[in-house]
Amino acid sequence: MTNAELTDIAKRWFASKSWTPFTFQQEAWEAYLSGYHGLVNAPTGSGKTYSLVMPILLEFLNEQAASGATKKSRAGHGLRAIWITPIKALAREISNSAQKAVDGLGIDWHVKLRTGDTSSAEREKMKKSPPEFLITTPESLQLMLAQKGYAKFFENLRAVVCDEWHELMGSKRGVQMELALSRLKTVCPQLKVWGISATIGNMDEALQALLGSSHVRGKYKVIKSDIKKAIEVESVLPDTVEKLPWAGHLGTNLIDKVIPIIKNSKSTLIFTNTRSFAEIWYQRLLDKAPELAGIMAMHHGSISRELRDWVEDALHNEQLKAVVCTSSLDLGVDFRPVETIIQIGSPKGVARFMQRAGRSGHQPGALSKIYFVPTHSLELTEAAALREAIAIGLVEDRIPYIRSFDVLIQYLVTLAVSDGFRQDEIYPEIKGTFSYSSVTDAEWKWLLRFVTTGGAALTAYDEYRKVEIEDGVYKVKNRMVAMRHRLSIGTIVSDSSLQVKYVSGKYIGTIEEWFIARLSPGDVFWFAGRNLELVRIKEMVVQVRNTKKKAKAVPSWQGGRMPLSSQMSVMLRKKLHDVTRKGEKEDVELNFLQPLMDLQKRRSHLPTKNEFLIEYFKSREGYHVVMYPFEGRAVHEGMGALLAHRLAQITPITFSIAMNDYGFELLSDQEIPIYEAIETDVLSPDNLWRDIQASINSVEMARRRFRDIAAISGLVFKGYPGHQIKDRHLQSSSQLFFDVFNDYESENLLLLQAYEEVMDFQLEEARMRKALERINNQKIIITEPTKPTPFAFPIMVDRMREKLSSEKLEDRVKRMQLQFDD
DNA sequence: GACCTGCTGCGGTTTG
Repeated sequence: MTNAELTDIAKRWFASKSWTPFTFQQEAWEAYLSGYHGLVNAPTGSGKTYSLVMPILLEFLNEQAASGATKKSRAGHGLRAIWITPIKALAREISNSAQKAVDGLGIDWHVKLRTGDTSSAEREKMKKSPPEFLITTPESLQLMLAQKGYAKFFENLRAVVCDEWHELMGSKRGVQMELALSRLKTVCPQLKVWGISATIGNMDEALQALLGSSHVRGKYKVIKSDIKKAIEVESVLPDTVEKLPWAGHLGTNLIDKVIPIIKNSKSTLIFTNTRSFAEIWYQRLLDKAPELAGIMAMHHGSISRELRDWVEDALHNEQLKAVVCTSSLDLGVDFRPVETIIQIGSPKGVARFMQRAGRSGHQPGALSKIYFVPTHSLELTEAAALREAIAIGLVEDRIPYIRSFDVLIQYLVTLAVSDGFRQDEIYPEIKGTFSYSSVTDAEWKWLLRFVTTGGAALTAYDEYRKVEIEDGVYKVKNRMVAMRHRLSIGTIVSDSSLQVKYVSGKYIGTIEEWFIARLSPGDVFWFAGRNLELVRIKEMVVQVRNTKKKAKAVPSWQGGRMPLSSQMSVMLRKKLHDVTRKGEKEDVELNFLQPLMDLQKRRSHLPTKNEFLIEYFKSREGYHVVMYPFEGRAVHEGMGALLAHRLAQITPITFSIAMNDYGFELLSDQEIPIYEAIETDVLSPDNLWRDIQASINSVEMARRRFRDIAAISGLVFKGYPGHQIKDRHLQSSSQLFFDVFNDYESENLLLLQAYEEVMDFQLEEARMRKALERINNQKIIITEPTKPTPFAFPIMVDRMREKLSSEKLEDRVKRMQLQFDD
């Protein structure tokens, strides 16, 4: 059978199901069947699964036909294809699609799932007779590499597909995949590697990371789907601009405008940026619109899986009219689309916003509509920025992790746990990955020494001699070491938290210790949309009961910061430039904000794209310098520290530093020599690395970062399932290692990695450098406003928020706002 | 009573 004939079969099959394959699917089939590796670029809901499931099955049909095989007895073909998904729920869904395709084409294959939920009996069965089609996660794949005789298990493998590759590649889970693939490519030379990815800014890099340097030798193709998605962005506006606060993040003062949107729609998802806000919004919506009780639900990552599943099912069955949620609902799972999407506050990134918008109008070609609810005035410019970014197709890059030695160490021990490895065989495989292509011979030797002896600092301790060398084979012989290692596979290090359960034992979700520590038995808090009374805390379990009493607290969780993406920064600056142009603007938001912008202009200045604004003023609090790079919090954090450091070189002076996504403020009780500083190039990118190191407490930041590195590399053991080691304990033992390395083995690669990660991810050094270069080419405008400006206000409020109790803050904000009328 | 910044994901006690 030729490829054309085969694709014909598939097309007929599609026709009988009354679906039409898209052009991109047919392209993918043909490329796959002609022996290419590649990447399919298609959005969720486009039937992207079939673009690769079909040719994998057809290839098998072709082979059967070529060998003259007739219908054989079931199975026994060995493992033929592995499908990797980042999420278990998605794995279930893929498994259904794959099963349908297998049945539809009448192919004699088993389709099986292998995740952490798979029973050990089932796993044993799979080891003995592998399914032909296996759907699994990166972690489970690594666990399979930790099995004895894995090479035999994988020997018939023809294809590995990495679904949602854009999700994986920007994390250490992606690196795990790169490593697994490097091994599988050797074990099965005829292996084809494919990825499926949503659109990202750096598609080429996505392909390189997936295929490694072997893509230079092999045949590869990028298949782009022809499906266009129309997205309409509508901002929810108050009646007048004065109704919007200048600062804040919650946005509930627009709740009366949000309720009609929910009521007029059959189904609505309301996305908030934090779990805490989801709780608050849910509560406020119920207060304002009690008729939503029973048809509205909430969904976030700290609510138990069981409750979340219920919500997802109810949404699917159209029993719910609205769900308040966090990103827990924007990941890959393709439930039935909803009619309306509402985004509360800035989504911080174009891709995230588009992903959420895409939850509505799911059919190809349908319009997706998303409402943007600003939480403070200036945030409205982000709506305009998002709209244009979508229009011109500007989406974020996903930066692949490189040189993550913690992941590599874990992988080497994994191989040593199963069949052992020869270093001269594995080294070239490692070098062939995107992530580790720059590893040097000396670094490789260090890694081998580390897994066998614990390295220079730990040589004296037997515990860290995990791997032994026997006839040139690196092997783990100690059963305890092997078991603990299998228990620790993975790169997600979660914070330990307390379980919240009813006294009866029913599990509701998790909460952080510091929050519950503020409460006493009898106190009432609001969680998972319920009023819960704290009964007692017993062995890491918070026992609660339902109550009618009013809650006095809403939990919050300490998650990652999400700075404004650089693509958003670019568009935001463009929109602010647009504001400076005369006449009616294209974006309603900008016209709406015009009075506020005029005020900013009167009190200070509105910078054009060629200008950089600095405000210098004195208040009761002291002397303020505020700068507006619009580069996101992370960059401003570093830039603020950098500037404080360089100013202190001119004159002895100390500052308190505050920042948000738009700018940062230095506050001092003495006059700040800002004019002199600008003269002396205080914003120069020269000596950036050196000055940053001198200005921030990089040791402390790296030490904190080291917690995850220590856990992933296996230096610290996270505990047995159900008996997690306490967070504080994990933190302190990893700090111990950090300090030992810092003092006695400064060339330790894990230690160096911690410092690198601080620069790359915490401070976004590369982005800061670019920003400084840009600023150096801009005209610097220093104004001395006599009253706080709309630009400065939110930064100042955020600073006070950290220091003052909320009551005092409110007074303060009122007093400041009084000064605004001029 | 108003005020709240800080997301998501997986894995797991057993072996010749």
